Amino acid sequence: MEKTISAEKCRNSIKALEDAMYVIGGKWTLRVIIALKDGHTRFNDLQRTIDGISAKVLSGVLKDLEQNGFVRRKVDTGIPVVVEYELLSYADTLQDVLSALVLWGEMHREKVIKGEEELV
Amino acid sequence: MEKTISAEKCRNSIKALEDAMYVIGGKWTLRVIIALKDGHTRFNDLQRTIDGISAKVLSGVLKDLEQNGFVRRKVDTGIPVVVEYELLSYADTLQDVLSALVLWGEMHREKVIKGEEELV
DNA sequence: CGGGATCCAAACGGATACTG
DNA sequence: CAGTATCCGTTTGGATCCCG
Repeated sequence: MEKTISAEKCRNSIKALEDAMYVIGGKWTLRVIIALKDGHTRFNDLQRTIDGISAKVLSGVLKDLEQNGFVRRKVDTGIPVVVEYELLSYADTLQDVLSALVLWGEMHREKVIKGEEELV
Repeated sequence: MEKTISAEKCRNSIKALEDAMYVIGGKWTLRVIIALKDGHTRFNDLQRTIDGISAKVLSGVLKDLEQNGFVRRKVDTGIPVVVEYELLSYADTLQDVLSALVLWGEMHREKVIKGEEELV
């Protein structure tokens, strides 16, 4: 019986993991969030900031982010029209994920560098 | 000057983040690691365990994991030949990333469910 | 059992042009 | 500026067969 419960917990964790990866695991998703966090709110500004992203892809990512509650698309219908992407507070919930990933990435890089040195 | 340093730190964080996502951000990577953690060591066992993965993809993921130091491919050349994938201790370094992702995934799911209820 | 080789359809994504 | 539409090469990945 214990085993069943534990196995179900495991399955739930996997499901949660998949959910998380589905939402934020895209190639550009976190990059866009960080750029928004960094204060870049306009479409072309974002594209200039995020090296290598195309307009089509950026457009898609922003739509996903909007749908997932990370971002609000704010349109100021003046002249000229100004569109801004505003990062919502829900994005803050990613803080732990982000820092864990950054920390691990830094650690992994050091390991890779050391591994390369040993090959010399 | 302060600004330059901070901007560089930010760029480094982004690079670390990209490194991390490059290594573990694949659609199946973490799933395979978890299955290995769960004690599944054989190729076909892994494929049966990880729902939806094809042999080709699993093969590719395992090679990547091996190259990144997560896994060791152990071949017992007896009769019959037995191939086992052994999870190395380096995989433990992912613990924080994993739990952060699981936690966030669970939280996000609850939010999504609540959001749907409001639409009723 | 543990894969590699091949074929093929679908998805991805870049470049360019175009629109309001 | 903020995108969308179209075209089109590249990549991905499933299905299947095959081999040691």
